[in-house]
Amino acid sequence: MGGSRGSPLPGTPQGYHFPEWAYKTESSPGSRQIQLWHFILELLQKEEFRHVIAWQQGEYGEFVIKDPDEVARLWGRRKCKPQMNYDKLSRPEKQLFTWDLTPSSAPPVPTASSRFHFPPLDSHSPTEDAQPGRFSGPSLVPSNPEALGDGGERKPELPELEDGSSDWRRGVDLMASRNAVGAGGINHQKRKPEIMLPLFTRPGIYPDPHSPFAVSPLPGRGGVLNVPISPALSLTPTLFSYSPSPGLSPFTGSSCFSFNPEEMKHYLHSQACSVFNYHLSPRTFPRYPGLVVPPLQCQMPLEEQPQFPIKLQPPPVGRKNRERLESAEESATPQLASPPPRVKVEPSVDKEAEREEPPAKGKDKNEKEEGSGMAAAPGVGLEEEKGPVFARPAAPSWHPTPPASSQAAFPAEEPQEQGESS
DNA sequence: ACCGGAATTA
DNA sequence: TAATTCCGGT
Repeated sequence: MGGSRGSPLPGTPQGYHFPEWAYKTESSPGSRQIQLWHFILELLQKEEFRHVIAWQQGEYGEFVIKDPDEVARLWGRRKCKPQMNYDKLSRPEKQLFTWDLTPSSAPPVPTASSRFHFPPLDSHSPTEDAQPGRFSGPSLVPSNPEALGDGGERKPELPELEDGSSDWRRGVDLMASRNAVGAGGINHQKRKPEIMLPLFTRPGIYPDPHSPFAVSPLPGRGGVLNVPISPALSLTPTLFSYSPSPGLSPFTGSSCFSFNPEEMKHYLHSQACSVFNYHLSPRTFPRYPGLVVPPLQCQMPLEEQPQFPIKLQPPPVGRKNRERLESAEESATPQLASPPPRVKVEPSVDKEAEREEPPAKGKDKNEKEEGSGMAAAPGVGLEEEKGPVFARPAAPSWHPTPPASSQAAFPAEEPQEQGESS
């Protein structure tokens, strides 16, 4: 897709053209499968996965994948692809996070530290344009991987569960092989670089740097909500084909988005639909003052997903052989002038290719933080309440988080997923 | 080990 | 279309 669509979203400042995926809806109602980027967002919205993937605290719209392997695993569960690896997952993901802005001014080029940077919509940032063609680390994304907290890498138990499908949660294989995980509070030497995906660079102006959804009810400046939202989110039309039009505040001179409360409300509503679409527990849905989530017509059978996704895939068959007719014909490349993706992923971890969680597996799963709290609560998605969805103490610095302590710090009482015992 | 392309598939 | 998978290059 080198050629980005020429359809700028309404309200797109500077006439930026966002990636195609940003325009399309999450997925066709009942048709398309869940999109990877949506899945990522789901994880981001769940605290249960904060150990795997979470919003970066310093920067809004920036999230880090602490456990690429785990993310891949979860994704594999979701798609019933036991063989899913981060390598596989990263393929689409890379593209996913590849922006193809029309102006080619500031592509999200990851720095050496494996970070994705989504250039702020503000194209006139002096610092932004520092290096055309390459991501210019404004100030948020220096090329210091270590600055990130690789020093605080904790890999606690695997929170797994997740997603309203409530099917693949049974696995709970967790990463037993994870070994110590920071029991000493110090990451081993080289675990896996956390991937940082700064969506928007906005140096601390938002009180709650956890999720774009975790917006505080308090109005931003000028009575508008300063709700930084990731491009994917903000640009997701959703069922209502509503696309929030973040307007840059001329005053700030920076990439500060201002949403009207009303629009935001609408937007959140759309998000609610998404939640339902993907069987997300309402708890994940951010609360918004005055936000009412009317009966969404997008509800779908929750039991849609297979109870036992275990699918034995045929041997690799070695593919169809790429030796097709090769011949000399290939000299001509069909695709021409296709700007290659400029984003690179760095994470990578391949750890072990442990199998998924076959139902027959007698192996005991490691303990998970959620432990035995789940199961039951068949009310898929009836959970509401939960005030502090994202309300997390949020220590100023999350890296130094004590390994074990962090676990206990968060009550793992989310019965969201019912064990669904057949 | 990571990155990326490309063919295959749902 | 997007995702999955394979495979080669660096």
